[in-house]
Amino acid sequence: MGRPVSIETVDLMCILSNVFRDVGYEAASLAMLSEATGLKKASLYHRFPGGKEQMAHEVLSGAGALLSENVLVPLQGDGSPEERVRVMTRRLGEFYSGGKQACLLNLLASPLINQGPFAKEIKSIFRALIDSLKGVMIDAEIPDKIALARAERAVMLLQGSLVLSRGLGTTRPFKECLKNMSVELFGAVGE
Amino acid sequence: MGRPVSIETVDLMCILSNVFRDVGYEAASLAMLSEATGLKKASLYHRFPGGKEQMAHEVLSGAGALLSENVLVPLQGDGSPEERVRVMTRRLGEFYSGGKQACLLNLLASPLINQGPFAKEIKSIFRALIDSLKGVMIDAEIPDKIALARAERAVMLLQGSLVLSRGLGTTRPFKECLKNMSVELFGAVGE
DNA sequence: GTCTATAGGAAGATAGAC
DNA sequence: GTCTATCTTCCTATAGAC
Repeated sequence: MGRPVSIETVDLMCILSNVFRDVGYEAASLAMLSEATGLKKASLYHRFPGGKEQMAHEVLSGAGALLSENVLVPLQGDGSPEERVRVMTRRLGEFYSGGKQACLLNLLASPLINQGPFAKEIKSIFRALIDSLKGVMIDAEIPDKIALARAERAVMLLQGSLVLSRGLGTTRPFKECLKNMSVELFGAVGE
Repeated sequence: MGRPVSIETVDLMCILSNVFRDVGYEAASLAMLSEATGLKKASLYHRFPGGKEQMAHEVLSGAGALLSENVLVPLQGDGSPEERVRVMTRRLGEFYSGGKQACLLNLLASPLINQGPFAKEIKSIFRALIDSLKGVMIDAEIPDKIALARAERAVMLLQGSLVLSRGLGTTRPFKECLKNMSVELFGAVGE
């Protein structure tokens, strides 16, 4: 065994992320973040001099990287477009804990359009997701314009299913959304 | 002219609603609500002894009533199903200020499923909306099961389009969602 | 790099005058 | 019914010891 180490950065970011996803940005107090991570407030400020906003920024970019790794890369990977989408939906299910967790992109977005400290980063993540979905449809020889429209629709359905799941108090809408994803994208049952 | 009157309850609720929709529930402080309404904090507590939570409850039930009046009733009204949906989409556009304002149902919902003080009311509003959409499709002789699935999908698209509009910084997704609503519901272009 | 302690202010909420 | 003034609690953020 090596020297006793303080909390790993990866774990730390994961815990912070979960707090933000469980209560939202505004309701996530430093006291809460401190208790969840086991680090006192002053220690959090040592790692994140910018306070809560910096934490959320780093959590968000971490989530973007995770999405890229687990969702976007598989979409561009090997296998048929249908297979790639199947991988994606599985990963999305994990990403959102089967629909039990809300989406950071929704939680960190300002209610008012084009506002808030995270607007720029959120936009670029949405753009990347739409672009990857469009790409997999292009590979399936779906015309450019239709591919874009369906990609945007898929993202809307994904986000909407998470909202509706929370609204109805059941993860069913999210799960069905994932199940139908292939049809939504390719216009026919995948396999 | 009658006696000088204090702020009308209708206007008051409208202002409170706008604050909640502009910044979200947690970020809406009593100081903010006080300044927006022109009523001092103590006066707000006189009208809403339960404080911010009661305000949000009343705003939410007001929004539910408004939705019922402006969206659900037209859906059950006269005219062909297609016409009724056209009325609905127009009203939805106004309701969400063309996509510039977020949805209270999303903002007041707890990030965690089945939690928070507004979960019950939010659920019943979503249920009513889905039910009305289903009804108009039944009138269009769409089978029960398909009607339900499409109704839920329409609500997902609506909510998702609002999320995506905020995410991309443009109301275009919301506007296109409304434009496509008829096709989503009836499976063909309405007129 | 983590801690205790605390500053300084904003939060929700109430008392009591008018 | 609205106000001023105030209370208490919680918040973000920092100072400084170890």
